[in-house]
Amino acid sequence: MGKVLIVEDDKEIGKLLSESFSSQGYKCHIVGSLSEAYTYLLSSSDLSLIILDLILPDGDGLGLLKYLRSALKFKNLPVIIISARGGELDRVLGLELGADDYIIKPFSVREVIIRANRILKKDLESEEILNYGPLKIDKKKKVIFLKEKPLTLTPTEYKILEFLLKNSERVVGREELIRIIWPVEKEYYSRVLDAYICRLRTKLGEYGKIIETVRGFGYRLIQI
Amino acid sequence: MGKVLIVEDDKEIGKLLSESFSSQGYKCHIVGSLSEAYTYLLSSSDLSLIILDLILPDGDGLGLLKYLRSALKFKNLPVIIISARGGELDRVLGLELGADDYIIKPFSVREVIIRANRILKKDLESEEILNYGPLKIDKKKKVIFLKEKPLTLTPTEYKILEFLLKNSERVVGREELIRIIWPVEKEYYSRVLDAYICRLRTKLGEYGKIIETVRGFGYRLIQI
DNA sequence: AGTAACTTTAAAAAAGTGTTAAAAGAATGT
DNA sequence: ACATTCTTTTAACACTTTTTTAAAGTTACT
Repeated sequence: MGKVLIVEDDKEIGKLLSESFSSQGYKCHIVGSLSEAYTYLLSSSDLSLIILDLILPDGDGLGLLKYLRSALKFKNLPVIIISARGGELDRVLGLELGADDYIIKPFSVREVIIRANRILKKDLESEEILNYGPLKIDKKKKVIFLKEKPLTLTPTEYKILEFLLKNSERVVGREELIRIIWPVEKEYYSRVLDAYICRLRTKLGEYGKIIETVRGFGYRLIQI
Repeated sequence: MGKVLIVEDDKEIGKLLSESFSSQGYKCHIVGSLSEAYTYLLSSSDLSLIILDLILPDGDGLGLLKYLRSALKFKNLPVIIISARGGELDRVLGLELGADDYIIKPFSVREVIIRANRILKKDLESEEILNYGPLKIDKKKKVIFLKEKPLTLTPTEYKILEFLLKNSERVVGREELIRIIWPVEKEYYSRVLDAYICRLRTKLGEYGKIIETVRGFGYRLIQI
C-alpha cells in the first residue's frame, strides 16, 4: 500500500493523523513546512496521497498544490486540504486548484480517514481492469490483451501502452509521456519513444493504427 | 444525462442550485420536505444524484439518508449533504451514514457543482470543449471542428486558432499572440503570424472572415 | 496619392516522425 | 561469476510535414 505525506506544522495534529493512517495500513511521512515538503517530494516515490495544511510557517500551501497540479509527475496524486480557513471562497479556490477534498478545522481524524479511504478506493477500483476497443488491461496482473489474446510486452512497452490506455482518446504529449516513463532526465528529442511506439504498433499488428500520431503534440489512442 | 433531486426547503437556495445544475446539463427536481422527497423517490427513475439539506420542516435529512442506504434501489445513489450544521461531529456522522460529500453552509454554488461533477466523474468536460459560432474545439483531442467537420491544422495553426477561440470577441494584440505562440524571441515585425492567419482563413473557407483584422492592433474572432 | 499595415504566394529551410540494425545494458539461470 | 538471453538505447537515414523567409501584391487610412 502506498505512502501518505502529511504536510502540517502542528506537531500534535500531525501525530494524530499519522497514527490514524498508520493504523489503517498506510505508511506515513510528516513534514512541517513547505520547503521540507518540496524536498521530500523530489526524492519520493510510491506516494499515494498528500494531506496538506494550508497555513505553514514558510508560506501558503496553495502554492504547493499549484505546483503539484502543474508537475507531470504529481498531476494525478490526490491531495486533501485541511484548513482553518473554512469560508466558501477558500473552499472553492482549493477545489478549483485541483484539491480532491477540503476539510475544515476542527475536524475529527475519523473524517479524514473516511474521506481519504473514499478517494483512494475510487482510484483503485476504477483502475483494476480497463477496456478500450480490442484492448483490455488487467492492471493487477500487468497483462494487456489484444482481442482476448495476451500481448508479450517488455516492461517499458507495457508502461507506455498502459498510460495511453488510461488516457485513451486524449492526446498524450510526447514530453508528458517521456516524463512518465523516464521520470529523470531523458532528453525530449531522443528517438527512444518513437522506437517504442514503432515496436508497439508492430506487436499490435493490424490494430497498430489504434495508436495515432498527433504531429507536434504526441500520441493518442483512437477507436478504429 | 441523469437527474438531480434537490431536497431543500429554502426556495431561494433551491432555485439557485437547480439553475446551476440545469446549466450544466442536468435535469432537476426540487422538493421542500422529507415527505415530498419520499414520494418523489418512489416514483422516480433515472436519478443520478441527491442534494440533501439536513434541516427540513418535517424532520432531519439524516433519516432519509439512512433509508437510502438501506434500500436496495438507492444503495449506490450518490448523496451530497448541504447543511448549516458544520461541526465535526455532524460531518462525520453524515459521512459515516454513507453520504458522498458534506458541504457546509454558506457555500458557493460553484463548490457544489465541482463536488458533484467530481462524484459523477464528469470533471473536465465542461472545460475541454468550447464552442464559438461554427467552430468547436476539443482540447483533449486537439481537434477543431468547423460545422462539425474536423479541420486539418498544423500545430501552430491549431495553437493560434485555439488562443483566438479562448479569447473570442476580444481583440488579441499582434505582439501578445506572437508571444504566446513563440514564447522566445521572435521579433515582432516578422510576417510569420500574417502568413498563418492567411492560411487559417483559407482553411476556414467561407468562414474565413470570422477572423477579423484590427488594423494596428491585432486580430479578433467575430460572429458572422 | 502616398504610405504604412496587412495579405498572399511560393520556395527554401527546418523540424518532426518512422524505421532499421546494431551496440550497450540488464536480468536471469547455471 | 559467467554466459545467455532479453531489453533498452543509440545512431543513421529516409521521408513527410511544417515553419519561415522574402518579395510582390492589396488594402485602408490620412
